[in-house]
Amino acid sequence: MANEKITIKMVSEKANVSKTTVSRYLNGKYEFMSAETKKRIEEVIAELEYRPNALAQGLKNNKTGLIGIVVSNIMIPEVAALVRGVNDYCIRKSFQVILVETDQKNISQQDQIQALIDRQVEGLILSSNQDEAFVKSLTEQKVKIVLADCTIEELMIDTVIVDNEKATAEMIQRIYSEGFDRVAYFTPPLTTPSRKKKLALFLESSKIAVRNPEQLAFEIEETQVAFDACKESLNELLKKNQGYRLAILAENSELMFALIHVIYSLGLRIPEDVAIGGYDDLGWNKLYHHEMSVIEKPSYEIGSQAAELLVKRISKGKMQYKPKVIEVQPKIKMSGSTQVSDNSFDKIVIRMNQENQPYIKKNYRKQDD
Amino acid sequence: MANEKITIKMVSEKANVSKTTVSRYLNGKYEFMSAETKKRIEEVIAELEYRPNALAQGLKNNKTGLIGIVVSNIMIPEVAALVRGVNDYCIRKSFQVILVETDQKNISQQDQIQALIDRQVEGLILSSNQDEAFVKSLTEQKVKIVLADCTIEELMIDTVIVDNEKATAEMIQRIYSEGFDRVAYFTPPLTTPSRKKKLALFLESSKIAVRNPEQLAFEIEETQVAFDACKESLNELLKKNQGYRLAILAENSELMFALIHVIYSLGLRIPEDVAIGGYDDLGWNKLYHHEMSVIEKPSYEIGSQAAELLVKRISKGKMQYKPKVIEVQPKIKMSGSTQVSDNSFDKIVIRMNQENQPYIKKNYRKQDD
DNA sequence: GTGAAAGCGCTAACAG
DNA sequence: CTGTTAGCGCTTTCAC
Repeated sequence: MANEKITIKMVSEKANVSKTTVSRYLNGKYEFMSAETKKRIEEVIAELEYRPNALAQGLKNNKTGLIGIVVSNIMIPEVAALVRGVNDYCIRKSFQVILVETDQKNISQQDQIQALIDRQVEGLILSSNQDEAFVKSLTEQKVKIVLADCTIEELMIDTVIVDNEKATAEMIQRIYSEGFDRVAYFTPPLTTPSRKKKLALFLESSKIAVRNPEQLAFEIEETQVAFDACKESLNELLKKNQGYRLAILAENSELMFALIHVIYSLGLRIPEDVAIGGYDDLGWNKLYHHEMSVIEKPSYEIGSQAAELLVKRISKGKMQYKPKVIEVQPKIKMSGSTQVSDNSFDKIVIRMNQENQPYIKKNYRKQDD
Repeated sequence: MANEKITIKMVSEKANVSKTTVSRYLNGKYEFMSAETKKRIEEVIAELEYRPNALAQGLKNNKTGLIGIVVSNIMIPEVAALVRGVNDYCIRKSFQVILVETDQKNISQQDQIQALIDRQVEGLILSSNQDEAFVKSLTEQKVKIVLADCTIEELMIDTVIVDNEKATAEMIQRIYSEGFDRVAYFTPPLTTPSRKKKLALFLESSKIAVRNPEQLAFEIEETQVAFDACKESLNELLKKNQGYRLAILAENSELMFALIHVIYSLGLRIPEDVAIGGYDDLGWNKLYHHEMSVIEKPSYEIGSQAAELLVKRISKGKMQYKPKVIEVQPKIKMSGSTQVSDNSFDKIVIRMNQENQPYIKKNYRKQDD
């Protein structure tokens, strides 16, 4: 891009040494030259404002210092946090990051990933769902890959994943111990292993408190207006569970927020009438009137851990080792959305009115399962 | 990264042609070969799964298909939107994007940008405040640069910028015409040209409605707990403007949200007691109980326009033209946070109680300036 | 239609 | 300590 490109050759000529010596200088091999030569090269480089061409270096060394990060959409806050985690780590290790978003229209994500490989990136962090066969073909080409917050069944590969098990159990247990007697679970369609896993965790954790937790699980249709589907399911929940203190756990934050809207739109209060918690905090949380209780996915950490895994694998070169799986722990944040001060708690309970709409009855009497 | 790298040489040998011919094939110059040769090469490439090395191509062609995007922090929603705008456009033009964040610790952003240039990126989109001299030195090196949502005084350079003038005027005018008689302006310290500009726009637009709009402008200290500073200023505002219907315009969305919290924490309602609007929507907006009125920065568009500008300049090569400045228009969204239904409006007005805390008086009587 | 040869800017044997 | 030479993988004259 510079007007007249300064090359190593020009430096060598001006400094009256060979390209080799300049190259040695560039690579810090000062043992191989006199102090005087070193100084001269130094001066010429400064004078000419010479900068080595990373492309040529890369071609020669088979090292580009480039990694690719493949995400669905950078505008999703968790994705942004993950990317930042990756970038922060990479910068410290002198890598730079090429960003690929997979939910673009008109462009095949596989083409984009292939383009990364053609560029000789030294590794890939995948954080959006990928075709298993495709990823497999990549690993067979010895492309170094780390999966960040996604999994590919039957593929042994470096992975950073969230362990929701303990957190889910604890969240549910704490909600119950707050005095709620039903924790319902709302999930989008169970199309991914991760969602199925989360549901399983919910069911398992709920067993200690409720006899048939399956009845408390709602699969919400994946519609544009999640609002409507949520409203329907919520109504059903309320209907079936009149007289109980209800709490909701949402599989993800979007669903949680849809539910929050539904709850408000029904004229119900959080948490007095319905408590709500969920997974992941999109950063909005602190902006609500009271915070929402969430199991917070440590996206930044997932990113930085994934980057670390990748950089390690890259630097190992031929000396490869078995795939590593890192499980990071989410943080549990219990906040106002699931905590009811004692005096207000004793007065509330939801019932349905004639039109099958929820209304609030002031006298609460605890019932058994 | 592949186990055994397939090169153009291997392809040429297997196909019994020269590297030249294969290269011609790769570059679509089919006129220069027989149909038969073409087919043979095609087959060998498929069989070998050959992929050209983009590094080598770039070295030869002086084209990397890479651009750098320099932002402060990808976790800021507007920044993410901008990056997405850039990426979306670039992908369509077969560019890929290297992401640089400038608010990293321990790493000089200039080093990072220099690293991009060393990589022979074909251009740079800068969207975080930069040192003027540094950018100037880059342009002198003929680095192609587009500024996105930031400006550098006295530097003629391609730029995409938001024009807040009309939008600010309209927003303020509409708030007044809703029936509020004071629109106050809250801004962080006036350390940047952009903030000063915005304040100027506020003052100008307010003159038509209020005699001394300066009295309605509050510069909030830049502290970690913006909350406290906001609370203080808000109290002052309320004190000085007892008996008026107040609205607030916040210079940015963080400030707006801090103010929202302050308002709620004082037990006041939005918009009945204090209306509030601001600049930019971080995507949280729709999650509030009622939406906030905002002048929404079209970050995605800024990004895509900047990318377009850059790609155009790149493709022009030597045939350069004068710097272009594109002004994009923000969208005005008027929502519940500044709109009071008539019947509730007539009953409200804030006054201070003995302790100098605001309280709500039910009888409102309009006062003149 | 096709290929030999030179070279993009750099690094690394190898030889002094 | 230093330089000569070859070559990374590709493209492009130029010649046949």
